Amino acid sequence: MSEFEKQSNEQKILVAAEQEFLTKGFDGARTTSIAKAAGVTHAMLHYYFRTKEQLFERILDEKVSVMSKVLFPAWGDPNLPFLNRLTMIISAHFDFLVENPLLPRFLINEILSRPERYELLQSRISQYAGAVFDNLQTEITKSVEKGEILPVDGKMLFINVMSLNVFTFIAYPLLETAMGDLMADRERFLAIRKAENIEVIMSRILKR
Amino acid sequence: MSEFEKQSNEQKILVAAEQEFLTKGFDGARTTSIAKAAGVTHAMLHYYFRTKEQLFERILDEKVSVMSKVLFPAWGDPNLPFLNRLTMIISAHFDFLVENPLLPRFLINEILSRPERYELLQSRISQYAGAVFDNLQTEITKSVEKGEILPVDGKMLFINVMSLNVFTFIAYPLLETAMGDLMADRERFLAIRKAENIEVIMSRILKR
DNA sequence: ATTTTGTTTAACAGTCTTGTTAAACAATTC
DNA sequence: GAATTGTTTAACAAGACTGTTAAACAAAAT
Repeated sequence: MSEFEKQSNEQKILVAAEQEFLTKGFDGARTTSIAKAAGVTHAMLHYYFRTKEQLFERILDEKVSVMSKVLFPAWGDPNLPFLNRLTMIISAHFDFLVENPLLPRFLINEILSRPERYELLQSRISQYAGAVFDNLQTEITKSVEKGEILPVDGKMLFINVMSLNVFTFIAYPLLETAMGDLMADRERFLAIRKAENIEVIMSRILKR
Repeated sequence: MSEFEKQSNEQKILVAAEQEFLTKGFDGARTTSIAKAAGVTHAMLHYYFRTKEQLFERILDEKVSVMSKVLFPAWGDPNLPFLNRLTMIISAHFDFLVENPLLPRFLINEILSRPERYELLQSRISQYAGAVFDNLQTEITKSVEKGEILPVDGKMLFINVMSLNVFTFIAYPLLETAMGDLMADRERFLAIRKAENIEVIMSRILKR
């Protein structure tokens, strides 16, 4: 048994599991369905991952990790002007969501539905979160002092950005249903949304 | 058997089902669990509602209906100035979510997870949606002509409002985890959020 | 009082789903 | 090449869950 094929089976299961869990959630996912999609018997799936729960946690953990790894570094170069940095992180966050459109709904659902999973998130973000918020507030204060922007609470600004960026993807199919014409061209719609989100945030903080 | 108690059983099942479906979703919900919470045997549940699917659809339908009924009228008095009307609908929408905090996640999940349910939403909103968007755009145009606001696309503005209001409730427990202190007092946090959302929308459209 | 109608219970059937196991098989090591 | 280790298959066990049914029971109608 070659090393390639050994990995390949595990990999095929992981790929199929990711698809299944992201689209159907833990409760909706079926290990038999995952095994079938991966082209292995369902006994194989249990051989590699023991239980559905363990397989799920592997996926969830990877996804939380991906999110943290991509988003915290996106906070960008501390030497750039605040407004540039802010624009860049909104943009980076939005682009990340374009590449991972199913992720927000998955994380919100699967973490919220089981309070015991809160700590997974807590442990992954609390190390960064405090520092990020502190840094954000410091930057805001400095920028306010320079007379560039209005005083705002960093956490509120953060929630604003998250709301605008994330909602687009969580509700995408609903929006498509409600306003078909506007969204006929996905690429175009997303480009407009991204620009709009940046515009909204800038309007909120720029001096009038 | 009195009319009261007859209704009471059906009612108890509906109340328990609403709780179960809203917190766990269709896949996570268990008819035995609903029956237990309602204090009836699970055969009773099937006697009244035949299948889990039918019971679920009763709840889903009622929730979609509640949302439509509350939100479209909230569009308010056409004689008021546009900015007042807009403020009022953002506020009414937010207040509605305070009373129904589980609803957005439920609707997004359960409708999105089964494309065959799109048409339920479609049929419920399409009759209003077109008219609402037309009216909104007309009002915007008039207000722009009066020199009150900047020109914006009505649908984009609509998405902005939805994003800001809905996200707060979809992600509430996650936000609590990430920024505990700010959210210690729920009432206070929600009041601040509501004001912030109105402020964000106003900043976006008011002339500078 | 008897029949009819509607409600409730308890037991059960059938299916789906997760997880296990024994045995076959392949690869690697000694 | 024999033994050991790891992989795969097929069959099965156990339980959970939905949904059914027959019979008991209660209420209302005749």
